[in-house]
Amino acid sequence: MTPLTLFKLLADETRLLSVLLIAEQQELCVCELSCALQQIQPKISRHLAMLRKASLLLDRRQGQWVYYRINPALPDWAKSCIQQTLAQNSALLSPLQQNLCAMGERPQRLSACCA
Amino acid sequence: MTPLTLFKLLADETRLLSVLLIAEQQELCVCELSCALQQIQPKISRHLAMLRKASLLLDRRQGQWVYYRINPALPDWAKSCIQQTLAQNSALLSPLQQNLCAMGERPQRLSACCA
DNA sequence: TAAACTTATGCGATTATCCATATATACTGT
DNA sequence: ACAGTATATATGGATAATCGCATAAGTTTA
Repeated sequence: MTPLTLFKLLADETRLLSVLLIAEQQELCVCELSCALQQIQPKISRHLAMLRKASLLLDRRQGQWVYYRINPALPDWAKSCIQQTLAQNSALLSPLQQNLCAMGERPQRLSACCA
Repeated sequence: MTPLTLFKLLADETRLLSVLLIAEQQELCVCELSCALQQIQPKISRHLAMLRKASLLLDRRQGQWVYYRINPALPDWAKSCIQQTLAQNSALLSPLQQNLCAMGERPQRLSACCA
């Protein structure tokens, strides 16, 4: 993961918001992200695939759902960029969190509700 | 400065290397960057203009030269992204630093030589 | 003011990126 | 096996980003 690679990945609004929301929620599936960001599923899926292929995200299938999470093996500077951006731009995520809360029938594995 | 704006700015190799090298050297002029990155002057100038218009860089004219530096008023998360990336990717800059050292006739204001 | 130097910008062409639609693949329950 | 749901991908077209070149603009020195 080079700096240029990371910044190119974060230079798209869909990918950036997905990464930040996943970083904050630990793990999200495609349909949750689709609802939170109010974007159609193929668009979300394609961007997640880019993030996965670059090893920024890891995925895990559980039943019908595929959950994405931040790759804990990311270099420290990359994790730091994501965390610092998240910590000091929480206002960006609040509408997405509200969409998540308003989503009926979220897959059950989720115990923690949105903040 | 939104996160998306910052990451779009850093998502180009010329801009990224310029920002990192300026962050490390405090201040550099166009011709120094042009030499360090081995890119023609209009290309460097155009990218610096983008960074300046977004308030990521500040410029200062001294004689014929225009010196660019990181805007100290950047939000903390943005400064942190740049600093962390710089601190843990020094190998990216070494060839550029060598080019800088090999550059004859650098404008005089520079006291510190390249590391 | 003329020449040399540094920096900035206008322009057309190329390239990269992103999108929506349609469709394929994978899993679950009946 | 079939229907329903979730996810992934292929395709072609639209948009945006970047480039090199030419040239303009600003500064210094003669």
